[in-house]
Amino acid sequence: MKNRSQQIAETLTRAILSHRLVPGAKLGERELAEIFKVSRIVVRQALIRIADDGLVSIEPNRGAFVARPSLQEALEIYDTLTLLEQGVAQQLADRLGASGWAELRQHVERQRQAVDDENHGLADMLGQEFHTLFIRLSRNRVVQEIHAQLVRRATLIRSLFSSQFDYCHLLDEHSKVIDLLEKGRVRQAQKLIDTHHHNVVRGYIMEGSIYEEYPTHVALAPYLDGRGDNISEFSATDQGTLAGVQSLAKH
Amino acid sequence: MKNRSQQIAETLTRAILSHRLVPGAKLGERELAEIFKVSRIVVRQALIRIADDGLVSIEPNRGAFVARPSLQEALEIYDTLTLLEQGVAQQLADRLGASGWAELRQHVERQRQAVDDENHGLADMLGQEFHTLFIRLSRNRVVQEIHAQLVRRATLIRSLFSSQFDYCHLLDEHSKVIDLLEKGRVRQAQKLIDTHHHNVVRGYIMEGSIYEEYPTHVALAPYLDGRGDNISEFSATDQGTLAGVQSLAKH
DNA sequence: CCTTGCAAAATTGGATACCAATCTTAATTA
DNA sequence: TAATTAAGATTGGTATCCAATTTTGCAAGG
Repeated sequence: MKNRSQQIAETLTRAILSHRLVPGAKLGERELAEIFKVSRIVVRQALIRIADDGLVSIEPNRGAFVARPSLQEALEIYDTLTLLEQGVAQQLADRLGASGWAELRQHVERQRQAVDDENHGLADMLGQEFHTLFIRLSRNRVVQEIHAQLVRRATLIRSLFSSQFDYCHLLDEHSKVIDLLEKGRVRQAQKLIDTHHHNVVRGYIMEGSIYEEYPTHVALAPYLDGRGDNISEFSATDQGTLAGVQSLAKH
Repeated sequence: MKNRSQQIAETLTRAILSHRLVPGAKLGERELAEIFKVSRIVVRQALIRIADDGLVSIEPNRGAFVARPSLQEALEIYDTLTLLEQGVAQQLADRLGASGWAELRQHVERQRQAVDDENHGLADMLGQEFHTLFIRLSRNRVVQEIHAQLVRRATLIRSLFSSQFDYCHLLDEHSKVIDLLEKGRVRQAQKLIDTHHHNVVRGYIMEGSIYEEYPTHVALAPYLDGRGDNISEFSATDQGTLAGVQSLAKH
């Protein structure tokens, strides 16, 4: 078991990434300290950690808030993801072995299965995970960490926008990228990665946020007792759970 | 004026990047608290910040140490720098205006001047800065921040290895990259960026560290009074300054 | 009714003192 | 000499307190 402040940082990160804490929400030290039953200092340390990660912005003498990335920043983040994945694409085309390609195809197949089953939540998760797997195959931990951080920030951005887009289309693009790369057609694959991310962004920009804003203690309640590891990060509107804790969390 | 812990984090970062605090050096909370005349908590917050940056590693219940990247990690960092710069190279070739190319050439010219004047310190600094300028022209702050962090980690790595290499050769490579990109020969430019970084790494790997290890309070002494902004980050063996403060810093 | 000004309350940033758990060191013993 | 144990230091964390800043609530005035 790690530092208390690391645990809290991870919990807050999960809460933010599952859209339970929406951008702009105030993260008061005293409030969080009471919620986690910990001293303010530990909370501050946790906030510093996630602020460095870009999920929280700390404004001097005003406190910490869930970050609300500008459209400019959102575009830059997706541009950077594109850049990283294009670079890794080149590397994979140069030196990925047969088992690697197999792993990628297997992953796409799993997602296709989820789409067929109309399991939107799982399909969405696997769709994100594809990119992570793709990067992992570069066998470069530094790139992995940077990419993971960008994915977190991108997930935060999704709190701000609607997320209705054509899974099948994106799925086909994943599949196409693998085909192109394995055949050594790096240039085309990179171009496709670019348009792929543009498609994702276009899917977001359409409309405003769809996530309702909970009070902080309500948003965090499901994570509190027993570590809360089993909470789905991909279905935030779990009204049953929320109603259950609302009375407890009142004060 | 910012947070005290941010100031301290920046000071420590400068001390590490200027090789005054060498990899492996213990950064005790109590010791630093006394040196900066601040409470341990502020020091801990500062350490958390630079740990997230990769310059310091915090080992639970053992304390913080200046990070000592493995050879593997060092190679990964340079690979990642290569990847980023190759990606930005493509972008610049696509959309950089005339003034941008001029800025790059002007920078190279300044470094060439420094080399001619045998001003090794300045030439070294400008050599590093070229890459930063290159990235900045992408106009993507996210990429800029990631790149800046990688440059910091690369600078830390230089604490571990000798840094004798052929400035003129690297300088010519910078110049060549500009030429290739402006002519749209992106592929060749990217290849050159790759070999360029390999050349840098090869320069390092040759021999072991050349930086001597100071006691922490001696290493930090020059930064303490009056913000210490005017300290050269590129000539660590400033024995005069060191001798001057050694008596003061004794207790 | 809306805005402005100001005092009160709340919040952050930090200091200090204290404690438990863990790690390091040193001494002691086999 | 090697292993064990005891003492000392260091980290991680709590509680309490304080100054500075920010936010809020309210009253006065247009």
